[in-house]
Amino acid sequence: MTDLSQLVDSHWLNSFRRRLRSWFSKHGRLLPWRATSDPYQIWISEIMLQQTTVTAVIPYFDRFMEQFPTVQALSEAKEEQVLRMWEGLGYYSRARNIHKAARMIIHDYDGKFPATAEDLQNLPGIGRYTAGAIASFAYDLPAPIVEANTLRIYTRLLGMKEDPRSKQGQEILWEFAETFLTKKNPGQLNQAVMELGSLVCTPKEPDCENCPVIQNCHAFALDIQTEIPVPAKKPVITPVTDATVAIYKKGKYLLRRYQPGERWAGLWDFPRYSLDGGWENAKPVSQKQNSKIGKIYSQKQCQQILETEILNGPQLQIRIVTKETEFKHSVTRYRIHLHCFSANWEKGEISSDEQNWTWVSVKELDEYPLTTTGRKFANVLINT
DNA sequence: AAGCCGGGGTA
DNA sequence: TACCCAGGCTT
Repeated sequence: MTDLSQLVDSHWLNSFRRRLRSWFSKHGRLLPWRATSDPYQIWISEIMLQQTTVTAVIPYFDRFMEQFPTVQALSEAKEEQVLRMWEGLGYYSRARNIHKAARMIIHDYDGKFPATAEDLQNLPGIGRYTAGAIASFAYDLPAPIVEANTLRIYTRLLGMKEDPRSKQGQEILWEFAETFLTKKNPGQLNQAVMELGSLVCTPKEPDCENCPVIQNCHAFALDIQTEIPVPAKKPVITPVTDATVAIYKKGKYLLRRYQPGERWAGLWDFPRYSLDGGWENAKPVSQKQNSKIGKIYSQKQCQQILETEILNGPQLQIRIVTKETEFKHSVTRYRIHLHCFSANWEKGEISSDEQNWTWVSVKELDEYPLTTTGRKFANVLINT
């Protein structure tokens, strides 16, 4: 097993840091939100970046800051507005959590942004990594971080063969991440490792010839850099089939809000149902069949199920008009085939005190946070 | 420890 | 297509 004390001495550490800083001063890119040390901006950007790419985040970040420039502004917003700004970014609990956390900062912390990794981690949505990132980037505290880039660099650097996701692997990584930091400018060191991981020490074909710390790399010395870190276990994919319907009534469409505990909680969508009797009942496929979609359903079957669901749920009578389009998309371990229909309302009313079903005009659709497929479907409807 | 949560970029 | 991404939370 990897033994840090055996691999890492002060000479090795110092040369590693020196080479890293030197490289970073020449090649490090300055991300937009790094121009400031505003902990609020660092916080939002770090949450957005969780399991997301920098390119995907940038436009979201700009829009978000325009809409909610301060913690105060964010705390005063409605959750629905925050979700609207998050729409399309995925992992929506992140949006719900920053909203909750903003309110905690204003109401429980007297408006003072937590300034240590320990305090930061008490906020919802902030784990060990994000706390360390904010502490080191915004406050320049020697707080360790381990995320995808640092994990890859550290495992390779140390020639770690154990699974970095295991408890033991995590302990080694976090210990090294902490040991590696200096009291002087630790934030820059953290940033430098992430940049190196992103630009040079890439997952598939690491550019070892141009790596500034090649002389520190145990994996390179053993020529096992492409075998480290050991890949995560592949999830088993389950194909499912859904149907959704845009019910039209006097210039408006019917929307439903997903409930807490449901997938996409807090977002709105056209009423949508599983054709397989629920995703949890669908059977996974072997990895070779990952590209396969679920069972095929006839248009008649889709119509039947939609009409029945709408009658049993919101208790409306509808008449399917036509099939508008279909989408294929994925949600975590599910590969989804979604059939989209339009229908006319015929009979029945939504109760006036119903909070989670509502009729929305085309114009108002823009203000509701929709799921990605909901938005795509809405655009199809608007453009036809 | 394992499962869950999204969506898009990329080679 | 398969793999990857500035993870956190729940079970």
